[in-house]
Amino acid sequence: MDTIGFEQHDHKRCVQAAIAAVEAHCETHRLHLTPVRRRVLEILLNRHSALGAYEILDTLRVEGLGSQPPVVYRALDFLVSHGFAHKIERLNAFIACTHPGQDHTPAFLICRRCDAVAEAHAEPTKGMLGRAASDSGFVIEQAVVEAVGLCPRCHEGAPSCA
Amino acid sequence: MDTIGFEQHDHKRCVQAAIAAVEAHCETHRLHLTPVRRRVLEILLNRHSALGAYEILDTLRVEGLGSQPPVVYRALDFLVSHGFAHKIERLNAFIACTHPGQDHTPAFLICRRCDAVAEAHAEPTKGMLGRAASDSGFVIEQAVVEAVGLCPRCHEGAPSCA
DNA sequence: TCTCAAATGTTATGATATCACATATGGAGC
DNA sequence: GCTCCATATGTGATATCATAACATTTGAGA
Ligand SMILES: [Zn+2]
Ligand SMILES: [Zn+2]
Ligand SMILES: [Zn+2]
Ligand SMILES: [Zn+2]
Repeated sequence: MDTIGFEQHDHKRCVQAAIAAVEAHCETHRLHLTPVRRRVLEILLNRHSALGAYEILDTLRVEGLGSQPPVVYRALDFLVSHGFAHKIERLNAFIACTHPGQDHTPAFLICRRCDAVAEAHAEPTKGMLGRAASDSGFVIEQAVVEAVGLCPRCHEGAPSCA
Repeated sequence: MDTIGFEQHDHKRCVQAAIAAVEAHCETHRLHLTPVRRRVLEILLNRHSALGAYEILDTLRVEGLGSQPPVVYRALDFLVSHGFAHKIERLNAFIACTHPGQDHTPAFLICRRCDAVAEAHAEPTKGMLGRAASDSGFVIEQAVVEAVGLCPRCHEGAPSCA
């Protein structure tokens, strides 16, 4: 569950570990992981693909945790601003972070066929982009790096993806 | 007008050259640069920041070139799909390409203060992202690279940006 | 207990994007 | 010229994503 997320893994364990990590981080930093926020994080963790805000809201509504858009957007704001989840700009959707609590710049590999999303690390200040920025005097504060393509499974097997 | 767009430049010449390059490319490739498409390109070229689809539509409406969203979205689809313009996912906005007709992966430097946008080149298959992708068997087809920060002017002068 | 900040509930609205179907427009073949 | 057909456009309706505004609740600390 470290950098790339296309392999099979013990998902139940993966979710539990992530929740525990977020709980610990909230404890340490005096953050409130309220029921709605926690549930949204769980919903995101249960899938390794990205979820739209309104899809999450559908689940919350069924469970009686909220029925209006601001509920889910506020929970997502909390999770994203503290690095527990990320927004995939390309999909207008959200995904749980695989390194919660660690300061990092995420990069995403998005399968256009099965919608799986893997989180990797990016180093925006290096490479061509970093050089272009420093050459021109631009100061990078934040970066969106999202690659679209085919995941290992969808690339190999022609018919369909698991 | 090559890689970074924060410097001063002869803007009129810049627009004319870009239009000419697109015209030439359309001529060569049997593409129809119709009045609406051409006008949308001009509108984008006249600004070096990104424009929302509905902002462009406002201009078209005044000029009698179209009043409904599909008009501008279809023109933008044409321009983007042929590489004459790019979508900035982070801003849900569009910008004219600074290397029209050339096959390239754009990367953007977006000033969060004055909204200036510069286009640079990215090489998504290199660097950490490329390594993560090839390690896992992911095949990158397309990439979104957008850095947010402060442009040279906004970084230096505290008060405001030209 | 009082006070205040943080969080939530709720209504309405704004912003972005697409669907569906009708109507031109213009070139290829006859 | 005319027919056929692909491409492009016109237009109304609707889908999708996100926030504003304000009332209410909750809970920690003075
Ligand atoms: Zn992350
Ligand atoms: Zn796949
Ligand atoms: Zn470009
Ligand atoms: Zn600036």
